[in-house]
Amino acid sequence: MPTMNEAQMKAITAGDGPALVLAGAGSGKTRVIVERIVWLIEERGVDPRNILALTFTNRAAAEMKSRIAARLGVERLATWVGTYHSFGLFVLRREMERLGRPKNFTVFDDGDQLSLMKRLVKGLSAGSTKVSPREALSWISRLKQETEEPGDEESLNEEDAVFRELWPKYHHALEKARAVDFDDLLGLPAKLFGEDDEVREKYRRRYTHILVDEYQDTNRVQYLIAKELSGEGGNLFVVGDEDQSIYSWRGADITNILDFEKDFPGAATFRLEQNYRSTKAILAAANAVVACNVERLGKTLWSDQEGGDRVGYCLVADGGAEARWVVDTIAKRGFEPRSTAILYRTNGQARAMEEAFRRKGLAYIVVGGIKFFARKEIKDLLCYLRILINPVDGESLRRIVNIPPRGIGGTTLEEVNSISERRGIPMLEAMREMAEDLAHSARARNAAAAFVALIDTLALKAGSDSVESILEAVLEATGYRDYVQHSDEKDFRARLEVVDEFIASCAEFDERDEGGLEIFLQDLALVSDTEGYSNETPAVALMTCHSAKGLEFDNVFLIGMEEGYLPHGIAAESDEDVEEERRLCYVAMTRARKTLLLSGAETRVVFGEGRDRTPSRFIDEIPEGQLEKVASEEAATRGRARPSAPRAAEGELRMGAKVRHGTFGKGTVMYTSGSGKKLKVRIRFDSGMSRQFMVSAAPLEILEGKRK
DNA sequence: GAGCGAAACGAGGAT
DNA sequence: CGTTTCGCTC
Repeated sequence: MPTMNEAQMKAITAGDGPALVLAGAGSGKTRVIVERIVWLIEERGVDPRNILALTFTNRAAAEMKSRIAARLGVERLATWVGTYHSFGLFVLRREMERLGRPKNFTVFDDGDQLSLMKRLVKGLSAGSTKVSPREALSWISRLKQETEEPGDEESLNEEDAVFRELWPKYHHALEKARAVDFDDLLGLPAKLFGEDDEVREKYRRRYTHILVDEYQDTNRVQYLIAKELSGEGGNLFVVGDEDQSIYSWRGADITNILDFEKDFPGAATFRLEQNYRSTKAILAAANAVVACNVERLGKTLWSDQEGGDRVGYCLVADGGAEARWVVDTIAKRGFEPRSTAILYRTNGQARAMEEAFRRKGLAYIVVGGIKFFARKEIKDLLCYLRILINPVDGESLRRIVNIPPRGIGGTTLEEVNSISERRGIPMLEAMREMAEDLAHSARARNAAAAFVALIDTLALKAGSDSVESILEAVLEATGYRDYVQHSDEKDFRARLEVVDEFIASCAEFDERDEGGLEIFLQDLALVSDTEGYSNETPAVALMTCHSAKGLEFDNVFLIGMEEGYLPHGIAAESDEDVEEERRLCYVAMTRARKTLLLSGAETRVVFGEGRDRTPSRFIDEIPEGQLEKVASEEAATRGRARPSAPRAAEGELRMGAKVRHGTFGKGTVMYTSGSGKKLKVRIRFDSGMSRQFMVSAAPLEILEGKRK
């Protein structure tokens, strides 16, 4: 990849004081941060430990880390490079006691927040307006990210009144469980830096140089953290692109980047408008779309990469046809899987794609979506582990107190809750009292006593052992494996597999980190599922447009170019929201290096029924000369018999082919039987086990041995 | 309190 | 269409 010239790079990276780099898509903005850090260390002699680099995703942090380390030629980097949230957690662990709270707090992820809020909404008085727990959470979260608290002004909106009623209940529950949510990870440190001079000075001395990536995505709290730490005229170096601001729904405040020069007087501003990633054809189309936005500073990216195809657009019959068109095109044009991506607006769109990939026997990987640690089995076990570290975490207790079933149902639990509220003691202690109190039934007392004894026994282990062995003890003492095995006949193997995977990740943590269970649990809340993916993965990547930010691919399919998806239906009403959808479209389009193919369907099954669809307005915004209408083969031969997809798979799944099964791992095809939809294969797995599968139903991925 | 089948309900993006 | 909640019976 061509890069910006030395002189230009020097001008940007060699400097003191605050600086803003407005860097367009594909202009090499990560490199700017890397070079600035290298310059600080090598030319300025800044101690690497005094530098703090903040990103938004772990993936971006990992990439930045390895690039800096490579440039410096060191094995271990002393510079703190990580996400804003992990930095917040890092600060909280050290300073929690200053806030008058113990260190063994629980970090609640979105799932924890949701179940808590569901309960609170249910508990509202009967006359209250019905509100959705999700909306209540985002209302609260928005205020917290803007560092505000609900005021007492008379609100005209009934919903807001309910949200305001939920606010103290929610925070009381968090405090009672000794838990913090995602927003607290930033909000509490920001509060400390703002109010405690001693703490602020300590961190200012420690981090003399601060760098922020994707500055357009920062919210108010993140802005405050950067400002407090960098101090007057401090060394704050931020990089961002207002055209790629796609996280306003998460609290990102675009004025942070727009007002940077005002907030940090004397700031140097640089603009990077040359794109080194995409062809002229792709960039022209993407520019045309984003140029339709009114609210922008207006910068025009250019590329000197001639050649390449015009951007393609294929209008297909329905969702199934779209998926087949994608996989057929990949096969026909010989796109290399590792440098090909399918991007979509909503996670639900992945399903049809996955099916098409499986049928075709093409390797794919879905990035993001349902998180591994959010799966039921993992969540159950996590909640056990949390209680061992933080025995007052009643929210986690609620989840697992009757898993596996041990005779503590809703009625008993409510009784425990009322003891807990009445006496002002944690749930676990309430259960201890219940077990002793003859006023309760013998059945309830015995069940409560057994649970308390179970937790007490496990808690003894939790202090000293490795995470893996504590987890094994939990599995053993609770009989969790038996529970999984007997609770659901159908997919218990896959679920046991999930448990084993979790054990493996605990063991991995034990090897890597000395922190023990407390650290393990707190870190886990910040782990996202997109981290496992890199461009090295030999598979076509399927992900949302949001997840694709920061990545690039030779070939990009942007599917579902229809009103309702992109722009999303929920955003259609406000111009502001449509502009963000347009930026999202721009982000997705500019992921492509060589080929960009768009698609949309005429009809699609939504909510169980077929509906007519309208092509996205963003398609119309691309000048006609820059868009090539392509027809799917299917449309061209419509009416004629189409060779069925399983036949294609049959040819590829011949004897000796190496495959990977979603549950059992790698194996070799021993023989095939049947044909078409009934095609069966017997596979011997590397573990020695052999099994037979229906190709049409099994999660098989062909690794090698495809038809020559 | 547990287990089952029926009914109702719910899909935006994610650190 | 897939998942969660409801409501009944044991």
